[in-house]
Amino acid sequence: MARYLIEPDPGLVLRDTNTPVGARILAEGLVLMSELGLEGFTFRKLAERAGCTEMTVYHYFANKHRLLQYYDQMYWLWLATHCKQEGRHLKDPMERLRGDITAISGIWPADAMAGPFDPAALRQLVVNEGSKSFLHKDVDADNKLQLFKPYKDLCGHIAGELKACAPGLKHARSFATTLVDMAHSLEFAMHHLPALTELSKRKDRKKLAAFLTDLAERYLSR
Amino acid sequence: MARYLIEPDPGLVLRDTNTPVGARILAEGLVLMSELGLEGFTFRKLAERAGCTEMTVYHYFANKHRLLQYYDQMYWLWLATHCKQEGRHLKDPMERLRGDITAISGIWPADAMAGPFDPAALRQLVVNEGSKSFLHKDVDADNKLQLFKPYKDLCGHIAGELKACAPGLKHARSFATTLVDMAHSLEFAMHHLPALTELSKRKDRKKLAAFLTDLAERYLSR
DNA sequence: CTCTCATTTATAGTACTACTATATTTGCTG
DNA sequence: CAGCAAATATAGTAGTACTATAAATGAGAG
Repeated sequence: MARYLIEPDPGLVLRDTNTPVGARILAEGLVLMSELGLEGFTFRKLAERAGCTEMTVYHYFANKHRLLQYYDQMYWLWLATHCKQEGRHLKDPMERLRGDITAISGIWPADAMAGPFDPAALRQLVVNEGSKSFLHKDVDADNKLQLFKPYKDLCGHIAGELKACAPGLKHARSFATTLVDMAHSLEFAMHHLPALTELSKRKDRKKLAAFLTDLAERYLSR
Repeated sequence: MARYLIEPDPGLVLRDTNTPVGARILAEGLVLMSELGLEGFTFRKLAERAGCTEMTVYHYFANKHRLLQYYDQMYWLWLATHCKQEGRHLKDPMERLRGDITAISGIWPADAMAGPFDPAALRQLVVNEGSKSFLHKDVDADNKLQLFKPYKDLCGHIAGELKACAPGLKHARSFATTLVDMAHSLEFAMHHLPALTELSKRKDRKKLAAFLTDLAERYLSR
């Protein structure tokens, strides 16, 4: 299992997190934000959990939204890197696409690690809170700061594979976004709004990947 | 143009809004929440705008999330009613489906009204803030209160039309959710994250409807 | 081995949010 | 015009999301 070097945009962070306290803040922050949700999560609570003061946390991150965006970037960067890596030794673009869909559905080698984080923990946070990274009044400013680049890059990569499968395709990006979006949206539905999907919590991500793969095959088939 | 009777779940509201103040709160709340986003929106600001006291607002709604959920229900109830109504005189299920897709893309008769609200204003709010109705730690409790029923009903209705087009279809609900979800998600992307889609702000919703219709036709074509 | 400088802490404070509580006034209804 | 719900006025609480500043700590350089 290859470990990739993943570094979110340094603009997200106020100071290098590669310190004992910095690492604890990142590790405990992920757990706590997942536990409490972005609204219930505060730097005060994180400081308590990480064994430092609130001020120290503020020295690393300007606010909790930036911390969420950090995890978000970490997740999408890792996922895109993983997709590209896995696709490297596959000649058939359709096979690469299938591999990508498996990955965006949350199916990875058991020992996968996104830098210091368990990607499954990152994914859970991103499924539940990730869209709050951009669903706010400063989207456009944040977008100018390139904060959503990793997400766009993944969608762009998948759009590229789609084009490789069907060179004349008109809406590769819109459809790539559809696949990535629904991988998360349907996972949320499976757990909280089961009436929205035939997929069940039990049967897991394989069924999700199967639905998305089928969708892609039908979309490409003419 | 038929006007439908639309009543969100009375459990969302603490007292009948059919009063001069209640109506002002609802009307100004929609504008203000759209302007400020859910995070920047407060009952204090709404009271000022509606010419009443903060306490009066609290007499009508327990908190701002409930008010958002009220608009959300209003939107989905109206949209589902509209879809069903328009489909009534169409015999071909494929034509009904195309009509539904046009509607979820935000294309309606110019004089459409959702009760006292302009559905275009509701849609803008729901595109930008709607998912905060369920993206929080109380989803499961809110779901038990049936707060998401109107949304599920619309997806269920579209799933029904899909089944009418292709009786053997296995994932009608997942695909219906995909259509409804992406109608909003791509509209947000068009305005704020244009790299995610070929659709442009300018060329509008017709292109969005065309993409979704094409997606549905391909999905159903085998 | 101690000086230095960045990191971390301690302490304090501000403006605002999201309410709750209660007493009083207003205005329609029978 | 009595009664009652709706609306207001006023006050207060606990917490959030920071900012500010000075003091303590500790690792690395000379």
